[in-house]
Amino acid sequence: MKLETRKEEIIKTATILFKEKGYSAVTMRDIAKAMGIKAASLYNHINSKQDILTNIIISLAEEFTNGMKTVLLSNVSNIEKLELIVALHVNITATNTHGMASLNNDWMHLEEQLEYYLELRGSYENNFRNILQEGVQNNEIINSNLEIMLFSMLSTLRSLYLWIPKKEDLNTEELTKNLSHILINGINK
Amino acid sequence: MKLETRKEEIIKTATILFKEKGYSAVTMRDIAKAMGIKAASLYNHINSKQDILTNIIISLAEEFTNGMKTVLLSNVSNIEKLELIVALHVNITATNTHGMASLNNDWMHLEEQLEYYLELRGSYENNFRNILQEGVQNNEIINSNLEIMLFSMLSTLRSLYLWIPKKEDLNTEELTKNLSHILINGINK
DNA sequence: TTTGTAAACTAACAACTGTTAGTCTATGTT
DNA sequence: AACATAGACTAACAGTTGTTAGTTTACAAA
Repeated sequence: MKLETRKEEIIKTATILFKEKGYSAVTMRDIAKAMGIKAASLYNHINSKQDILTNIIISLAEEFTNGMKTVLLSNVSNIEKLELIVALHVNITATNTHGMASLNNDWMHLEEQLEYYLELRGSYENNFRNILQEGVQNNEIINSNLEIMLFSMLSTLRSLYLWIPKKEDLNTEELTKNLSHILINGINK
Repeated sequence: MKLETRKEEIIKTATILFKEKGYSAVTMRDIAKAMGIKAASLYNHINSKQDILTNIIISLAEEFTNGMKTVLLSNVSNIEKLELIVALHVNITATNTHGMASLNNDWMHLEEQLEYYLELRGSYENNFRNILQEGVQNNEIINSNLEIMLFSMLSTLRSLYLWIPKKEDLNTEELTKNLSHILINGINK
């Protein structure tokens, strides 16, 4: 197994820049400059700018897909499954804060892999929805508008990347616990 | 008072395109083509591409600032103030769904007005935080991590633009009611 | 009919874009 | 000592970018 350290360095650098300005506003010369080399040199390691974006987004999307698979296989209540999903988002976001920005904001600039991405995202949302629905049927969850509950939780979880880096002394377990409690039980006393 | 219908048309067209691809990926030729004219003609009505973005973002940011002012002046409980804030977001987003995308994702491409925007956003968040804090002190709101509560609510409200257009038969009052309930009381039965 | 003006047009600019081709250099292996 | 390779470099490309200058057109006011 070959170590692709230089390629990974490029992707890591690009990921940070993509978060700051978005994919379209970052040029290959920006990425090169941040690494102290010339733009043309990047092409010894990567095939195209597109490739960098695809690499960032698809690997994250697959992480979520795999995580969801594990959640679905777990033999726990639906409320507990939601807690596992919160943990999944916190953990992935904590280890790839910058990449989450591209996943959220730059997915539309994927080309060949756009369809695949939309497929992954669609089935992730379906699985999430099904957990909520089962929870409603089992009297674990209130019988409110399913789409609003789904949207509300998912929005918060998808925005974690905007907020996590601000807390340097991050305790992911505690964040998961607190966030789960707020999402599930609200803030009302 | 002069009617600037053509300028408004340009801004409206740009707003839709900015939502689809982001500010940086949209060219003046894209905007012109969508209107059936040439790019150079746009400059009879607007000063620059930057100007379009500034117009979209600052007017929305000021709408939120003004709305928050009204909320703060209202003589109601802190929980009820939160409900007013939910209504504020639902109403602004429902009438300017596309612009909310730029507000959320393209603010970093503001130039002269960036500082002003950050100021507005900062004080909006502070006001929001203070309402939560007073709610905790008055025993209206659970004594959980303030930043997590703030982040959770704000993330959901800021993401409304992604979700609102999907419901064509939108009843803003009902959405406000349901969403408030979920954000405040959670989904637990 | 003449004139003024709003708003479109064509043509062009300088800078910037992603990318390719071909070359040089350092390092480590035979 | 000879060679192979990784990874940098320079130079250049064709296309795209925001924007400007100057011109034409349509229409309403005088």
